[in-house]
Amino acid sequence: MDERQALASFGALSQETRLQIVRMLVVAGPDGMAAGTIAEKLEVSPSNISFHLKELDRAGLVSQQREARSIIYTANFDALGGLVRFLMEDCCAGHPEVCAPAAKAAACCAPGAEKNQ
Amino acid sequence: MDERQALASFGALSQETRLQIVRMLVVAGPDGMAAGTIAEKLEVSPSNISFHLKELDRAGLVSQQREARSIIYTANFDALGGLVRFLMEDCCAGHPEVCAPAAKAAACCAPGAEKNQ
DNA sequence: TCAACATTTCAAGGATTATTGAAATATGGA
DNA sequence: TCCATATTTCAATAATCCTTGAAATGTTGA
Repeated sequence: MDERQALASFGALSQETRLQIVRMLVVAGPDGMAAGTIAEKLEVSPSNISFHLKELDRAGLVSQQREARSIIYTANFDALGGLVRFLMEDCCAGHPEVCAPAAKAAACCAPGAEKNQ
Repeated sequence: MDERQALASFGALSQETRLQIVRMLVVAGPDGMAAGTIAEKLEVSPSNISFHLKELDRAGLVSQQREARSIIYTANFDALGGLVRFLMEDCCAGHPEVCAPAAKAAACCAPGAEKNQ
C-alpha cells in the first residue's frame, strides 16, 4: 500500500453510503452481496449504488463478479488490512510505545484472540 | 468511534497534504511540530497549512497547543487507534478468520512485537 | 509602544464529487 | 425472439472541497 492507494481508499471510505457498503460487505464475508440487494438494504437508487460501487472498486476495496443476472460484490479484505497497516507503519518505525494501544485494539480478531474488545 | 467520527476521519485523511501532515506528526511523536515547520517541510503556504490543520483538528486527529509564538500540533494517537479499530470491528463480529491477516499486520508494534513487518 | 514573527481568518474562484433520472447493456426464461 | 430483471452509463445539476492572497489576530523582544 503506497500513499496513492491509501488516499484513494480513505477517499472511498469518506462517504456515508460507501462506508456503509463496505461495512455491510465485511459482515457478509466471502459470499458477498448483489448490487441490488445492497441498494435495497441501504435504500439508495440503483444508479447511485452503482456509482458508489464503482468508486469502491477503483479504490480496490471491493471486487465484483457476475452471477447470472446479478453482480456480486465482496469486500477486499487484503486491501482493508493493507490500509490498517499503512495507518500504523510510521508509528511502528518511530514511536511504538505511543501507538501500542492502537495496535492492541486492532488485534481483537488476531489468531488466538478470544474476545472482541 | 461512531460512524460520524469515522467519516470525518476518513475525509480528513483523504487529502494528500493532510495525510502527509498526519504521517509526519506520527513520526514526530508526542513533541509534535509547529505549524510553520510543517508548512516548510511540505512546501505549502501558511494559510493553506492552517486550513488543513483545522480540518484535521475538526476530525479529532490532531491536537494543538500554543508555545510562545508557535502553535504546536501533535497527532492524536487514540483517535488513530480508534479508527483502526472501527475498520476492523465488524469483521471481528462476523468473520474473524477472514480479517485475521489484517489484524496481524496491525500488530507489528503491539507490546512484545520485535520487528516491523 | 513598535516592529517582526507565527498563525489564522475571510472571501472569491476553481476543481472535484455527489445526485438524479433517462437511456443503454447484459442476462435468463417463456 | 421477446419480455422482465439487474445493473451500468451518461449528461446535467447541485453540493462540497481546495487554493489563493490579503487582512486580521496574537506574541515576543527591542
